[in-house]
Amino acid sequence: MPGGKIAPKAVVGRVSLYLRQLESYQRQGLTTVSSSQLGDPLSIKNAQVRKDLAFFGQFGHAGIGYRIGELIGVLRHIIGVDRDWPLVLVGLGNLGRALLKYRGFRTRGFHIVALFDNDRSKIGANHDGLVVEPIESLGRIVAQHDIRLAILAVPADAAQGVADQLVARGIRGILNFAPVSLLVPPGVNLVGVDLSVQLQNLVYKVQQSQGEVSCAG
Amino acid sequence: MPGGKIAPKAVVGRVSLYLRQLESYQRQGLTTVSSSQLGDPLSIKNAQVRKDLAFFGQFGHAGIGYRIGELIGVLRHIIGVDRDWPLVLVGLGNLGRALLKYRGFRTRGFHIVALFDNDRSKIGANHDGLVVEPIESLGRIVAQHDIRLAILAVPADAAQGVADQLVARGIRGILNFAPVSLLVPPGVNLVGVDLSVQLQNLVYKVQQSQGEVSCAG
DNA sequence: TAGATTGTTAATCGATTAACAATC
DNA sequence: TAGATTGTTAATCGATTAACAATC
Repeated sequence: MPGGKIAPKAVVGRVSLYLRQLESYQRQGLTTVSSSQLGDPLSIKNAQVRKDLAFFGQFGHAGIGYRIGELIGVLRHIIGVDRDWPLVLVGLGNLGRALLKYRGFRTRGFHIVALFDNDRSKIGANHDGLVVEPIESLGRIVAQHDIRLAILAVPADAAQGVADQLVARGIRGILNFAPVSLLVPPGVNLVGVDLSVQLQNLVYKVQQSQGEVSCAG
Repeated sequence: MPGGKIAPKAVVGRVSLYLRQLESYQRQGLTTVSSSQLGDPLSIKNAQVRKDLAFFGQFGHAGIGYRIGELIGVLRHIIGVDRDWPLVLVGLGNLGRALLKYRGFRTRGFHIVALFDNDRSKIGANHDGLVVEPIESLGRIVAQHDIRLAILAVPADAAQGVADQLVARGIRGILNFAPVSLLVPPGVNLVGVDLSVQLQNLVYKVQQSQGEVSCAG
């Protein structure tokens, strides 16, 4: 791939979807796909698929398409999921406990290796074989397992404080479920997943596609 | 607002974030914000904020900024969350049960009024005062409560089948947590939340900001 | 070969940004 | 008034698309 050149933001948002779709085709027993077969279920045009993939290198075969096994390997390497990632989970409320049990993470190489909570009453509790640690143990455990990623599932008003501690202890990426925008220093990466925001976006779409039909314009 | 004119896709993705930020400022006791104050925490430029809001109408006051209470009201109306939305939850695995208990939905006017599952052994169980119904009761309950929205938290391989049933029973918007791309007819709206995809996007960012530094280019 | 499909170009389209007159 | 901040313009930037020669 082009030595370190940075992929356009729009491309980055799609490669994981390509990977997911390819894995689905592989489970179905297919061995090759065309750019149309790959893009259609994702509502992405075939030209877009080819351009996105071409950014990273020449993986296709004219007249054939893409070899699924080959492309899965390439994309996994590009994304960085061709290896296991240990991570910590902070916050053991309803959402945190669900994320801990969520099988989708494990099957994709994400392993939660430690749990943390601010709430004194939750510390020491055992969840699926892991004991909830006080936030003070964060530095030791992060160093011990060389952990770079954290899932943040604490209440909104605690999120920034916890994020600061995560950053101070060496965490380089945070998947944030708290409904707030976090401030982190450069070099620390954030992905925010605000479930209410997603649901609101859905409501907006539903409204548009119904009632709000025509009227003027 | 301009009679039914459709907002650019990019704008739609930001209005819920503006609303969330405004509510946060309101809790802090502020009564006005400038476009910079609103955009900065979200890493959105002030010109962008003004342009986004101006799309829907003139809500700002030169020299002052935006009145928070006023703008919250306007945005809630635009998004469609100035009223309550009943919704159904399908799938009572770990994630489904967590979403049911998630307080963030309730506080924003989203009320889960019925639960469904394919799994015979889960039907009849009581969760937080709601009884899990067989999927066959979907039509009756959707009609009864005039429900338009569904949260889909079933395994990947069941998702499309359930989505088809939801659509057939009149659901117009689906928040899909299953890690598959669903196919739905026009007029039905989808928002997909694939937690593993989000985590993979985070890994990609972390890799970029570290190891992959320079090399050529 | 004939048919299919790539990688890439050039054209279009939409989104972002800086700048500033108008306004309070 | 002086200072702050809007709404909007015009310029830039990036993303999408159609089309097609090259390839298997």
